[in-house]
Amino acid sequence: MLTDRQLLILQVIIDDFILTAQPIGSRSIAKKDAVTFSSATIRNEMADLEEMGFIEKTHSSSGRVPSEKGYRFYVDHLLSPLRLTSKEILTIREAFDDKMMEFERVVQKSAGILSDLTNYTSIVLGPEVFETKLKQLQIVPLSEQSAIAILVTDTGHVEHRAFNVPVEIKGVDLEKMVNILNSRLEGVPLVKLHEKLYTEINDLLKTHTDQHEEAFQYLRAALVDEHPTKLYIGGKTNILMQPEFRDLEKVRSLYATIEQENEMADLLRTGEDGIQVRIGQENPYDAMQNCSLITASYQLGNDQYGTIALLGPTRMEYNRMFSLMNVLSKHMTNTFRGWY
Amino acid sequence: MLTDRQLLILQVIIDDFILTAQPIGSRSIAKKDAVTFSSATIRNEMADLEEMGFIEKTHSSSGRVPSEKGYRFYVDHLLSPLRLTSKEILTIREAFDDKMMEFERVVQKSAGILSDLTNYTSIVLGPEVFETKLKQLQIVPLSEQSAIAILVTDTGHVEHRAFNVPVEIKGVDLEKMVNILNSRLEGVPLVKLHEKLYTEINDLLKTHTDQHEEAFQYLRAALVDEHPTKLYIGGKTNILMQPEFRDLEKVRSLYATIEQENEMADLLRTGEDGIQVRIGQENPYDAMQNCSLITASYQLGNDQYGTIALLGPTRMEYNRMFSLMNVLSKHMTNTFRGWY
DNA sequence: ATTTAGCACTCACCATAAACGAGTGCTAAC
DNA sequence: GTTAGCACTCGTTTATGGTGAGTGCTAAAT
Repeated sequence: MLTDRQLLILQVIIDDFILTAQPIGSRSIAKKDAVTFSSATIRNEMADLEEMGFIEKTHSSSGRVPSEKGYRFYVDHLLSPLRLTSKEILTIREAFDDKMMEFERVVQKSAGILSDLTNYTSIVLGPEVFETKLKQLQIVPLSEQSAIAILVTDTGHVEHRAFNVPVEIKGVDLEKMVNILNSRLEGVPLVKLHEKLYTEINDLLKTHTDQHEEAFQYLRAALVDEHPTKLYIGGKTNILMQPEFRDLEKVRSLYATIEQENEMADLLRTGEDGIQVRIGQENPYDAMQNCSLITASYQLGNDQYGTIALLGPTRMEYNRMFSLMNVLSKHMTNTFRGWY
Repeated sequence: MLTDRQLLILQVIIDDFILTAQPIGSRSIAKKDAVTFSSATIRNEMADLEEMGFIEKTHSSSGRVPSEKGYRFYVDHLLSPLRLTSKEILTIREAFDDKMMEFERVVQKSAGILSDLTNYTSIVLGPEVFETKLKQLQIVPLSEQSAIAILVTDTGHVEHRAFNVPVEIKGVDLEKMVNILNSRLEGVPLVKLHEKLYTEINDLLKTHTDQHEEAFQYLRAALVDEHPTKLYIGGKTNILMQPEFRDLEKVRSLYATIEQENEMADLLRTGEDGIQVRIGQENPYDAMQNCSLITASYQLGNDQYGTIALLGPTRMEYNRMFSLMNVLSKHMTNTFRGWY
């Protein structure tokens, strides 16, 4: 177990290092007001802390730097909640002031704010789009041979897809079919759409002529495509400003990792409720060795959850990040509350 | 005027420099097969070329580097058309193989291909969205208090906007109103929508009760919002791989410039037909001093034009870029042909 | 039994200097 | 007009020594 003095020293080291990104020496610790003992004592304690694995040296005669274990301990036990500045609070409040009604807009804006306020990179994951249900289907004919299928979900999400209309098919037929589909498919989860379409197709074919089949094929192709889980990334280039990413090779490999949308989505999805931190090696990807990933969940409607995440160097202002993400995810949840 | 020998030397210098990013010395030129004269002769010629402003030294005893004037001359007179590799052609063809019906998709994909094939940053500007005309307006009620307004243009572009429905307004009324609006507004250019709505509103108010006004206000707010000219950027981080952008400060300021969507859109819009190059100082922004911007136009329908652009260091493989953008813009135009 | 002062030692960092070499310009010979 | 030869320039690399922030250890002080 750590003594109070060791806790204090560890805290000072990490707080300082987060601020300066420089190894912390015993003398600079001794200068702090809260520290009443001498640098020699601190050196002894630091040697112990190092032995226990909380801090490291960059070379044999350097100051100390937090290890990942140190950060982990810091996040778990030493984190003093930080009050946001009124400016920060104001920024967030203002952003949510003007009534945004679309999910995309809210998420986009949230990602933007988060990356702006933190100078890190923010990633927001929407809720499982598969869970959402079809609200309405619409076809807008553009010309004789082309039309747009528009799909609206109960969450207000809109997808659209243009498709070719075979010449044999008349607009009226198309309209009729859309009406039938709408009456049968409203409330069907998107993930079941494909299956449902296949079972319904039989009914349709029975009651209508065969030319419907072809139109149906087109429609199906247009609708059942992919519904990718979208990632919203903000402040991608903020990473460049972090001194730990001077090495362009690191930046490049990190970008490559982030851009694998599916992998990143999986990574974010695993989060439970509340705020989660993954530090350095706790992240599954090599490129994220020097990074910490903070995730928080927000609620959309009654039973859908999305994730908002922040990616930065392990040397992060954890307490500020926690407060910010806390406030922001609450704002998001609030905004979404009562939408559906 | 330049002699043949000077032309040859200039060509070799620029070709080589584009490849290596290193200053070119007289000896390395003399080693080329096409060069029959000695390094001393080359030195004399280079002194002349420098005096004429086509090449520069980085310091008094360094090899030569193309000046902007040199690049300009190269692009205007020395560009040997390059045949694309079959791999490149294949990549492009495959991308356009699967039938894409949406403008966004095509543009997105084109930007992606271009940046992948070139390792530069691609920017695609859509045609003036203001020119497009309203095709149809649709309202999809989500709940008692909310609905989504969907706007479809004659180019197949879809925009949507959620809005609150005041409780006093019934769904039927809303529907009626949409019908009226649709009958009056089909074919109206988006840019005129705002104005038109104001003139039409009187008619509506005359023939209907006052509760329509409120709904109308909401609808108007939902529809007439901004229709920003969207920029599609691909391979933004490719810039990092160029040796001339080792300096992070430059990268940052370049990013800042690119992200000013309106300014960039204006920059791209000025292009005439065909392929245009702006080299270094010819670009209006400081951050683009070391950059070249190649723009090509594509056609959308009969009278609308968009721009596809490539941003890289002045030291660009111009001939390959020309070929690529030529092929790509043709593919885009082809894809769009007959859509509208 | 802690704590602390003192000291030798380490090592990154920073200048300064020397050696190197790729390149030039100029001159004189071809 | 062309080219070989050579002195000269200057960025780059390597070597060298000094500086200072930092450590660990020991012995004295509390």
